[in-house]
Amino acid sequence: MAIHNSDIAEQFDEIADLLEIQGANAFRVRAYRTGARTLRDLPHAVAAMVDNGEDLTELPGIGEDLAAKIREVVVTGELSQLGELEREVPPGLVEVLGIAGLGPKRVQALHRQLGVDNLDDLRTAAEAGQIRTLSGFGAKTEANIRHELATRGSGEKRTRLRQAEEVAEPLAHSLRGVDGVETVTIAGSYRRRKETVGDLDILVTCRADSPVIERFVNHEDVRHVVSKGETRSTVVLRNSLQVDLRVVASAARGAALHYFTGSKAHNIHIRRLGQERGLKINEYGVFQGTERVAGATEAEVYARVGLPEIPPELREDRGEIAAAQAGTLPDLITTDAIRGNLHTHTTASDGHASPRQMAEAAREQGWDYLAISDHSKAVRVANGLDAERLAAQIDEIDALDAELKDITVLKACEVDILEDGRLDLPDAVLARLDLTLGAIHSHMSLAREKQTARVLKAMDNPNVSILAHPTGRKIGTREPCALDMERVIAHAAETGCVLEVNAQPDRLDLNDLHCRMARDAGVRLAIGTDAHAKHHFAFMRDGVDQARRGWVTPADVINTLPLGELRRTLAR
DNA sequence: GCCGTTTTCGGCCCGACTGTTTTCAGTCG
Repeated sequence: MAIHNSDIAEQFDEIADLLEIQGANAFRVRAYRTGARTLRDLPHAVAAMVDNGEDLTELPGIGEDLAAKIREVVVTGELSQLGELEREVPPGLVEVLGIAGLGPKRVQALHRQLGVDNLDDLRTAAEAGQIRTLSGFGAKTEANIRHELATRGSGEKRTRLRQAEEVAEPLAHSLRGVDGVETVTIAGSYRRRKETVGDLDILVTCRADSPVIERFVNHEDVRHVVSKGETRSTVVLRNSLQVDLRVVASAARGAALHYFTGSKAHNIHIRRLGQERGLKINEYGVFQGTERVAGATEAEVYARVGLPEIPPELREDRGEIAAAQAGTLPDLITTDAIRGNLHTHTTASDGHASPRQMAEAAREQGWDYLAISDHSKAVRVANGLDAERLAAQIDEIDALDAELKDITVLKACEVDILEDGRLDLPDAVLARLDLTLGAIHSHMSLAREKQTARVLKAMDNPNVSILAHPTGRKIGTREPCALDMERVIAHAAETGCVLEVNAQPDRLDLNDLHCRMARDAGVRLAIGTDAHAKHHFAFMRDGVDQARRGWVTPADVINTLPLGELRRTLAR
């Protein structure tokens, strides 16, 4: 069985958890977590590197030891160290470690002194009032543990960026109205435009006497105040989203914004660069000795370590710092560069507006062209078009296009890729279209080899201009189908088939890493809203954000092209 | 456990808040 990078990463993370509970050296624990992250970020299978005899220690954060462990997993399918650790440490303690407020030291104390092996034991001990008797614990700690146990959801939950935005923007807006507040910025993974956020990080600059923290913890959406100090506070909102507020003086805004935007890995890397130059970097500024030498803007902070400002979307420590040093940071795509939308639906299938309404709305967006791409007949629930209905729609769109000024309506179809890789409509009718999007909507759970072969075969059909939402994932609800994306991307590079970055907020498919892989392979992308209604055109921004996280430039995206060039590109 | 333009040993980003203890350890981001 093929070993995926994520399989090994999970084992490294579990080792890190168990070592932490054992009280191992914190830097050793960190090394396993760094190794896990390296594997998750890797754009190709580490198993293939092992098979080819490549040197794994070339990978960042992978030394001789972890390289040997990766080889062990790839060759034997198992990691003996993990098995040994699981015999030494009750695995149930990993969940106990997940309780907020409990770290390795306390988990160890609970285990040794009260025999706590899992969450059930913890609950029993808390209810019996035993925890408060331990040294270093008290009544409040015990009450907090009981509260955590009572309110704990099912594991770690992340919120889709769009959903977070619905809460975050009004909250930020209300803070802007507080007396003495100068700026309010939502930082963290939200600012990096990550597809999901674990919590919200809000940075405020204000006068020293501003009551902003008081107003924050008393906001109507706040359910629970976790902590509240002079310069920071953490709350949980009624919708269970955690929000961290940080207050600094405006002279430190840049340094604080950098610190609070992250990612953690990026920050650590930047601070290390500072150290090498004899500088200390924290959220208050860049310091040479006790003198603050920068901090008002992020650009200043970067300049002090010899770098141009790095866009937030790239701050993941995935090579952006080396690129900044080399002067090769990508000129990231923006929504302004988008000239049209190549994936939309109408009432002919499962959309909510007519082609004319969609086209007029697209014109209002300032776009030059819009492709009407309804489903094909295999998607019965969406009232997909058969060849006859599509032929009629082609005539209808020709007439509409002739009539409308300042917008070109393109004839398209989101044609189903059948289980065997053939298309749902005959080539003869597809040949009449300006473009065809091939997509999978059924048989999502085929085995990897079969699924990959199916998609590659569809890409071989020259009528398929774009492979739409390639992996079929829905964030938080449906896993991507088993697809060898390395081969799909390589095939796209060979055939000239374009890959879609589907901009629906719950799809964002390709994801950021796939965007980066495609870009690096010279594959062209299309950012499509998959709009089923006019207001879905707003999703274009979500798709652009995802593409930016994938280092994508305007030149990588076909719907930045003027119409004439677009047509030439689509003719495979 | 990783890593190296002060290196193969001795470092490893840096600070806020809480609770318990009375000067600070533990946890978190």
